[in-house]
Amino acid sequence: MASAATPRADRHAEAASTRERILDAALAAFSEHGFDGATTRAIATRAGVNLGLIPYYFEGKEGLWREAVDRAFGDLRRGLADVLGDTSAGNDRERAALLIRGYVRFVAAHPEFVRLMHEEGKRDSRRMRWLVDRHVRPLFEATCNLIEQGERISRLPAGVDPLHFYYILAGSVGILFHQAPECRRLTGVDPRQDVVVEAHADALVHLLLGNELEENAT
Amino acid sequence: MASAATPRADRHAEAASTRERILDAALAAFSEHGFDGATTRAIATRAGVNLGLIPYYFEGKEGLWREAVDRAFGDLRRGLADVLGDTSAGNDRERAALLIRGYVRFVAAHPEFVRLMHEEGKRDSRRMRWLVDRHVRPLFEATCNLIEQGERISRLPAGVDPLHFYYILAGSVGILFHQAPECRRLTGVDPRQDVVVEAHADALVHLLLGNELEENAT
DNA sequence: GTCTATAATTAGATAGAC
DNA sequence: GTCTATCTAATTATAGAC
Repeated sequence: MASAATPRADRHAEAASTRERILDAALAAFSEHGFDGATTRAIATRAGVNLGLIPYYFEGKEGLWREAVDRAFGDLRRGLADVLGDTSAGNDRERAALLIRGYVRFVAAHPEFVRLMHEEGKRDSRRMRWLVDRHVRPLFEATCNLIEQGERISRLPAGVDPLHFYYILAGSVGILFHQAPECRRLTGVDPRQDVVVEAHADALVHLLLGNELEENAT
Repeated sequence: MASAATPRADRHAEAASTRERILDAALAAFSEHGFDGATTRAIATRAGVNLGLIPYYFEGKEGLWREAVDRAFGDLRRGLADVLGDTSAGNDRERAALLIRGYVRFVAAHPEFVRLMHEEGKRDSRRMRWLVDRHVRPLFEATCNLIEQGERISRLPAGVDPLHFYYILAGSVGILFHQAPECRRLTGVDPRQDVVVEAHADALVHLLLGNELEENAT
């Protein structure tokens, strides 16, 4: 935007804000339309900046995509930080329930996260390998640790490969919000409403952890 | 392909097979790359036919997409016909378990089905509305009927909006196979192997229906 | 650092020969 | 019915002015 008339040295601040606005627009566009469906023109327009600034700042479309993904995972870490750091909860089951609820609320507030993941995970590609190696594997391993710790309290029989639990959790939480526009047309209900989000979290906690009374029923 | 030299009237058969080959290639391409990512050139090449035959037979790319989706839902109906028609199973729980297993096996064998659905359901578009109105709503309503019938036997508390169960089922079954390439890189395991498919079905039946001993525990 | 203007590529669609 | 050749539009990337 304004550059020639600025006093001298909040050029840095302006450039940073330009960069951020491009990243915001890119994250929205990539998650909604996929990598191929999102155009750099639409991203530049949405960010209110010139098309040429995208290769200038990000070394092309794919570099922009990588930084947008980094940002999405940063959002996830920030969004789960408080619920992960909270050790005040009573027993194991309550902590697990808190974690599930926290993830449901995060995805409801950030459907773009799960849309990015599902867009890339469905085919083998350079982007998929980068995404798995850089972001998904650490997330998967952390989740597996939690699953093994929680095996006594979850309703999943012990000894089952944690990948099943991981994908059941990812899918059953994510798809409702991934498919929010479909759900709206299908049912008339916007799944991102608070009441729906909480009902989904309730249903999942019930299914995955059982109710309080039957703890360790399996 | 051969056309001038053919005797006279298996032109119909040839044309039908050309049409079918294009549809096969289109279903694979659309599900793997999405509508924007799939190119008509790639589809024509994969089908071994000329590019011009796509607008000729299908009135353009979007018409081709619609017929490919029709075919995918035809596959679903055929794939579930036997398990839906089977009334020989003993009790309600066993029939529900059979249905869940049948759907898991279908998606494992036809990941393109769930990829098409997830590609379009994530944003509002003409294609999404067509898909929901023509195919998803009937499927949703049939599923809701089964859910209400099965409410006594499922582990979901009664009175919860069936949309939660529908999306939990769709997501927890679908994502493992939707993300098969990711899963392979992440875990080294191909989720489409028989043992993995059956383990996933086992885990889901256990979580959604409970084990036999605690039937109606809720 | 941001813009305008444009190059180079690729997309889907079509005209016309056979 | 199927092919070759081509058209128009839209894509990403870049050169160069300011």
